Amino acid sequence: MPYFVDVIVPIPVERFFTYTITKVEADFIKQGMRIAVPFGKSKIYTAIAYKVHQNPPLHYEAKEIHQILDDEPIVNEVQLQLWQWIASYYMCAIGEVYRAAVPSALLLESETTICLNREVEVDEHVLKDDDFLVYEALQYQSVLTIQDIISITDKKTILPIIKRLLGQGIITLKEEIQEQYKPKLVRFVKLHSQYTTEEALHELLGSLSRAPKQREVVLALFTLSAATKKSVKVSELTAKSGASSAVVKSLVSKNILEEFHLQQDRVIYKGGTEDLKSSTLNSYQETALSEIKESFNKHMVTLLHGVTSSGKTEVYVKLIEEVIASGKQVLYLLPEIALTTQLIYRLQSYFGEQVSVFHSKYSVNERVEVWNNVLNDKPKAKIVIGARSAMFLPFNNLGLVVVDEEHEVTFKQYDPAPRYQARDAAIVLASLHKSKVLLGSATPSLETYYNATQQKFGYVSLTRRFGDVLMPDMELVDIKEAHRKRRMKGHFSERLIKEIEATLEEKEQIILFQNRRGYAPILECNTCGYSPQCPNCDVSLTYHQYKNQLRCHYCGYHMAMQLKCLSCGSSELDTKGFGTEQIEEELKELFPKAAVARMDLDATRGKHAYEKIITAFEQQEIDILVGTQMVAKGLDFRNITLVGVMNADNLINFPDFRSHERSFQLLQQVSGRAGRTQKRGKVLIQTYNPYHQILQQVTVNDYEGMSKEQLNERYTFKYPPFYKLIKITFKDKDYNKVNKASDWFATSLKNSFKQHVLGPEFPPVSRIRNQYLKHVLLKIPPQYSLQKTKGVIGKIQTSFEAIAEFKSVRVILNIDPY
DNA sequence: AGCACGCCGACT
DNA sequence: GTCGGCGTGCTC
Repeated sequence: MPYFVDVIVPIPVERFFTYTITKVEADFIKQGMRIAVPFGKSKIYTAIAYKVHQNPPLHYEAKEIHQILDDEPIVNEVQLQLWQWIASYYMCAIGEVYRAAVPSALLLESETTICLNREVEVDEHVLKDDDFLVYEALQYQSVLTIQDIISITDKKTILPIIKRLLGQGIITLKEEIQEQYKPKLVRFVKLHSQYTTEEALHELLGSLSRAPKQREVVLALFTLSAATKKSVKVSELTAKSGASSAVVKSLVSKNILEEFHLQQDRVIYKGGTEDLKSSTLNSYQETALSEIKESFNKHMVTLLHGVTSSGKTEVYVKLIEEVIASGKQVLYLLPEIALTTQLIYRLQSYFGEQVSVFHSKYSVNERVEVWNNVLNDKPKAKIVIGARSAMFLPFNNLGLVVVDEEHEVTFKQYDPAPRYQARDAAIVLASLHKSKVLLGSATPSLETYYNATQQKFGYVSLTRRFGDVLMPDMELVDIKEAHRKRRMKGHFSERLIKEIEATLEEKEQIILFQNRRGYAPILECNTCGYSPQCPNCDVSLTYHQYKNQLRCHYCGYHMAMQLKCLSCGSSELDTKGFGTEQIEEELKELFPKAAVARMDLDATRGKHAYEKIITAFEQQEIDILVGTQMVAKGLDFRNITLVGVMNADNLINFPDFRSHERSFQLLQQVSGRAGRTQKRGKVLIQTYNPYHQILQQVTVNDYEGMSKEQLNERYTFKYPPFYKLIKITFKDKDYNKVNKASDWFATSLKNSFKQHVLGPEFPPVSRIRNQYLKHVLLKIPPQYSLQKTKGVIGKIQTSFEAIAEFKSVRVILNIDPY
């Protein structure tokens, strides 16, 4: 009886693929091992073994596998269960989950290489020009890649060339896969064993009397190894002796030194030396900690609701300490942006080597190392801090998941699939491991808060700021009034200017928040009213002063700043609205002596730009920092006493059912930057509408009032957490097709779900990169079965895809959209 | 997703 | 005429 293996392939196809294997392979392969398999005409993919069996497929001939890549599984059973849950809940293919979950370095792909066939005599004159170029290149370089040939011939379609050469037998093709992950090797040397005795060594030094450099090296090695009793790194040796590596090399070739390589970890703890372990909790934190533990007896998930700088981190630390003491692993999830060195440094000071960090800034090789460390439950990966994708690591012994800043929208992956909410998926992960989850936030998401009030989650609160620091004093500044009375300088009210002056006087620092980058979002002609639009997207171009450009924030299109109107030629151009750049400019005029810096997506483009700004701010080289959302998170500096919000209205008036909740969270978060020491901080919020309910609630820290009111609205208007949402996006470059397709789909949905189907509707930006977009929103009442609902959607999608006219329309399903 | 195959406009 | 564009279908 033949053997087969079902595998998961990293492509968005909704099924397993079956290959034939030998008996020996069948005995060897375990679920979760990587297997290289041929796929399609010429590709080799890295698949994950799912099941070995003996049932031949009915409708096709299974291919043979290419190669088994692992000795042991690299993905465990719990992970595969989690993948399946994600695929079914978020309605995507398991292959897409696989692609998102496994570091790319473990996911090797094949590359076609071209070699010269030496056995064939070639008459160079009969070759076509391009063919000859390739043939000639092969004389010098034994192996060429497809990419090489494209650059050699400067053609895009090289297939005919390869076919011709192949037909004449001049070349051969090879599909090669290679492991991308390479362990880092460090070169060590030690004295050859024949010189271990005192006399032999003496003799050696004598014989080297005419080679002073070499003698130097041997002596240096001697002192280095005497101190550590270990072999010595070549790099250390050359540094110590001042000799070049050539000298070392000659000693090796003379058999005086022995050379060898050792594998070294890239992920090395290089934290501080200060001992923060002794830090103790204050009584409020102590109480919170014991309440959390108590709550864990009843609830798998507990919410820690602690005001900004109440010391939630210390509570996490104590809890984590206890979990790792019991030998279990801990996952600490954070939104990407908050993953600053500050927090990592703090945790490393507490836990030293037991902490691993996992996020996108790390190289592919580093990520593989963390993966392997977690897989093998190594002591150095007991605690993993990471952004949402860290939840895919191969934990086998997970005891606790901490989701910090639980309310952050970035926990939801938007594009590409799987469009998962990491907080929710982490709860599923924890339940598979039978471990606990602690959600932490100063402003919990309404979903989480609601779950806590419904006793689904446990609830613990921390209402005191650490060291009893007072909450900042918040003040709303009516700029409508100020504009009317002409008491504005640019975008600054007199109140704000006065406070900035006072703060600068005290040599304290200021953060100004404006949630829009660039100089101005719209450029408009005063004569004809024309404003430059992006040719690919349905938006105005934003003016960026520092580059003197007009840029599209959706597709990256840019053009030089125009001095004359493109429509009527008038030179009377005006800007509308304002961004961080303009604030920065106005600040420099208003406070010429202050050091002003800007932190937004544009200012943090470079690799270390973000950290540079942070460090400069920390060192107090910057007096005033202007920024977007970025300044709301993670900046915990003691010297900030003033926070200004330039305009709260564009936040609140965002057309989205979450905008009020989000405004509250963001404003609270920014405010939390002010006054982290004994001195009470000040927050000024400029607005046209100071009587807005949300702003009123923000100023008095009325989370409860806000949540009550917002939950009421959500209930009335049938939104989460009461109703579940599924957003279906239609995308096509043909405007009419998008309309037709979305209408068809919405009509089919309405057959089953009636008034619960909203749309189709164009989003505020209805065209991006020349693709038209249209949304359909499905609101699922609490009493409906999610499973069945998704089943219906799946069926509708299948019939939709069978309609020829809609073949080109992309359908994107987004479960629990943000 | 990738990639081959097939059909159609614009140019060495 | 070929080159290169994109639409369509398939992958064990």
